[in-house]
Amino acid sequence: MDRRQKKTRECIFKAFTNLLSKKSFDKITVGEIIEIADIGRATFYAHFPTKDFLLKDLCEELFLHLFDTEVKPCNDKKGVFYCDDYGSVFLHLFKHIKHNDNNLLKLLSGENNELFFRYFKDGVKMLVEKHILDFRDKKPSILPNDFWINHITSTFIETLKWWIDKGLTESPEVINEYFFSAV
Amino acid sequence: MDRRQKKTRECIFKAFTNLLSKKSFDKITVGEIIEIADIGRATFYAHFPTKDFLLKDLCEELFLHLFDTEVKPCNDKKGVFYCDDYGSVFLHLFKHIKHNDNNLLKLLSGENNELFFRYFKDGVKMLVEKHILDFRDKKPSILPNDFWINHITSTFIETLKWWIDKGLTESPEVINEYFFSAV
DNA sequence: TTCAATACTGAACACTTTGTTCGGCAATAT
DNA sequence: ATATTGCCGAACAAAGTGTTCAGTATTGAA
Repeated sequence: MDRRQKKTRECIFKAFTNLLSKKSFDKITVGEIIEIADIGRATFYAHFPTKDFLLKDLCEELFLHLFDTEVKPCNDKKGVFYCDDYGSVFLHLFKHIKHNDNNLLKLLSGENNELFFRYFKDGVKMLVEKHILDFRDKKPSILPNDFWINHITSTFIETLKWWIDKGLTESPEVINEYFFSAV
Repeated sequence: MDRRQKKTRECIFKAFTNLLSKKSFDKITVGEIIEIADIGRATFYAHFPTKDFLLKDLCEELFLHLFDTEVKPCNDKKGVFYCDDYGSVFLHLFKHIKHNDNNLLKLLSGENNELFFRYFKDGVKMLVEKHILDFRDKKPSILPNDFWINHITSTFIETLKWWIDKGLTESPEVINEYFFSAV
């Protein structure tokens, strides 16, 4: 890929992330993005057909890799997250959040959350489905499978939100316990 | 209140509700609302300073009464909901949804949900706090109180969403069991 | 080094949406 | 009957969106 393209794309992401940490998605204008990114208007639209696609691409870039490497331990810093050890997959995730590589944290808090979490939830759901066995024994037999999966996923997300809202006061280990206790 | 005001306000709500059942909040324009409501532009802004306030007022009108009457049985059709019997408060709510007075259901499904549910959740949370005793014995002792309340509330909301997404296939009683089993 | 392909610039453009203003008209309460 | 109040509707400025295009600069490859 052309060096210029990569550079421009990065600038846009950076500006966008920056803005997302300050105001909600629908208050952000293309004008602001290109001003901070310091690029021409036409350039922006050459990269992204619309603001929504920018968000989509950003989420994919951030989350896809996160959830890909999440299923196995890793000791290297590659892509978005640094992983230094391995417990449960979910503890792993909590640690990542706390570690706050990139400013994922900023993005997940504040008012930006809704759109963001919609993408995030998809990833978590995949993860839950992969690790459904960890929860199988806890499941009340009445519940349909997809209800159960959705419940675990939602509980994870809500636990995360609660944690972030409180300013990540608790340790990842404690939050992980909360999560497993609740579910 | 002036008869005209009430009428206009109703027209706006009706048009807005109508639109909300078809497209998401931020795709709806004031232009569309006033066209369907068949009122002048200036009139709209005489009633609501902005589209967000319209949503807020609509939610208050719908939910406030719902959650007010929700704490006690009622046999009359007053305000938004018709109540024909009484089980747990939450079963009560599920029944209301299924009964679908007003088109609350339309509003809760589709893409409109996020902003809507934010208001809805506040009401549910109040309810949960009032009826926290129903869940006290189930609570793992590790969990902080506010975590527990938030968890129950979220589980209710997510159960509801799951139910609606599936087209309300199950009966309110079954869903209520799911909810209590999960939590 | 050369050069064709490609990406960026920046300004102008049409279009949509927002929220305001105001003179005139109609409904309302008393 | 009349003063008050709400509605009309058209016009308006301001802001945002997405497009276009001619000109310029960078790039990767021969």
